[in-house]
Amino acid sequence: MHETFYIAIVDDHTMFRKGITALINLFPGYRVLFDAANGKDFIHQLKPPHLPDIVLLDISMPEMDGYATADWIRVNHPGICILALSTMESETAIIKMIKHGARGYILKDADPSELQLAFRESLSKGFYYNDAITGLVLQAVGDLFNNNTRELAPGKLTDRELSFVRHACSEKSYLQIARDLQVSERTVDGYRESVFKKLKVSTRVGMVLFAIRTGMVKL
Amino acid sequence: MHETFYIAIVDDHTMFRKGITALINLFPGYRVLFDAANGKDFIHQLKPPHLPDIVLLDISMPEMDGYATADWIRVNHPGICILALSTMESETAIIKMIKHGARGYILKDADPSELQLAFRESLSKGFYYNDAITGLVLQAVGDLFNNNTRELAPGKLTDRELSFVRHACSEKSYLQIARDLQVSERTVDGYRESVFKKLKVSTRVGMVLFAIRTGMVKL
DNA sequence: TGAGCATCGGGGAAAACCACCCTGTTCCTT
DNA sequence: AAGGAACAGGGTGGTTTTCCCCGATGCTCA
Repeated sequence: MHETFYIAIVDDHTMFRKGITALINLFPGYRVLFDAANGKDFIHQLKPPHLPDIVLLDISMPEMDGYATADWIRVNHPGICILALSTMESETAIIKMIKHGARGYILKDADPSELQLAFRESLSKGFYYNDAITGLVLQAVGDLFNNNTRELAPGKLTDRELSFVRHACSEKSYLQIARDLQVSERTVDGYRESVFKKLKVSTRVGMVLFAIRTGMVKL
Repeated sequence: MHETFYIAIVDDHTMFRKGITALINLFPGYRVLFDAANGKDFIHQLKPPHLPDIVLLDISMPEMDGYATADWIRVNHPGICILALSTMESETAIIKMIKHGARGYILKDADPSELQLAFRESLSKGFYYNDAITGLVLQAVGDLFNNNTRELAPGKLTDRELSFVRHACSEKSYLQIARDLQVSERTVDGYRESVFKKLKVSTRVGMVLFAIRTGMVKL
């Protein structure tokens, strides 16, 4: 008697989602439990205790992207194996996804047999990485040993930081923001640094996107 | 006894291709004859007189894109029904594909049932267009009659510019975007400059805010 | 008595921004 | 048929802004 493993698929393109679903249902020993258009949809459709063994997670999605969804899964259902599925071959995307807890990274133009292999490997060994990206994985692992700030604290912002963020959601330069807030350029630089750390972003655009997604600023 | 219609799929993403294949093979009365990664691959795999009734054609592909492939099919096998399959919702892409002989245009995030409907309609009526797209088709036809040169939209972005903007709504640097879009850093710099002018913004943050406010990119 | 917050500063690398330059193609108008 | 937009793609060189270290002071609160 063979055990059946359950898969969930999260991707914003319906056609791709349904296609992959049909494909996976042809794999012996695997069934698609459900599919979702984004992270929010996924969370909404999750009905414990019927959890998927593996989540196939696209990175770029509206509403709630792959990184945010991976965070949520890691916190709320650490037993679920996260496999990232993306067209992007960019190092940063891969490393970022690994840092967010993905156990594997599969390119959308890989062969379906690789997908099946990824299922097997990640369930038995706990991870699956393509030869092409193993190097990147090792580098990311190194980073985790060095400066791992793995607390995913919400990171509440202070009043000053909040008003800084609101000013930053504009075309103003940091120098202009400093003048508006009646503080020095260095002080604003300090706001930036602490906000980046708290929101876990690395660029001003990332901060703006975060602020809008979470409703910190209204448009 | 029902007749069986044969489908060919042309798309550069293997995973999507194989997924759609599995999906279509579940449709009663339809079989996937073969799938190809691009136009050249498609031509190479064609073995007359075993021709597909319908070709599902992606637009953006390496080697030989959707437009070129459509041209070739129209010239060499006019009997084959071409259905465009794309993520792009841009007017120009749709109109251009229609001009190249596509009998229908289906978005990748449409429901599979729409795909099945498109098969039925295009085989019986000779064409299939979504309600949302019919308007564009009519407008395109209208333009052919009265030389309508209205540029009602203030800053209409091209396809490349649009995908640039979408990539820019992230923490990626312009260099990374250049690599993702497979163009040089200078070219991306050109996109930036023309988009800034068209949207009347002066910084990347301004562009991101504009894109979100107008729904150019969804969050 | 640290921890966290607010405020400043220098220096430097990277990214973003800008201004001109060039090649082609396609499509439309004259 | 010729010209001119508009488009995709690439290039040099330069300024400004962002980003990220290294500090520092003083204040409050538990």
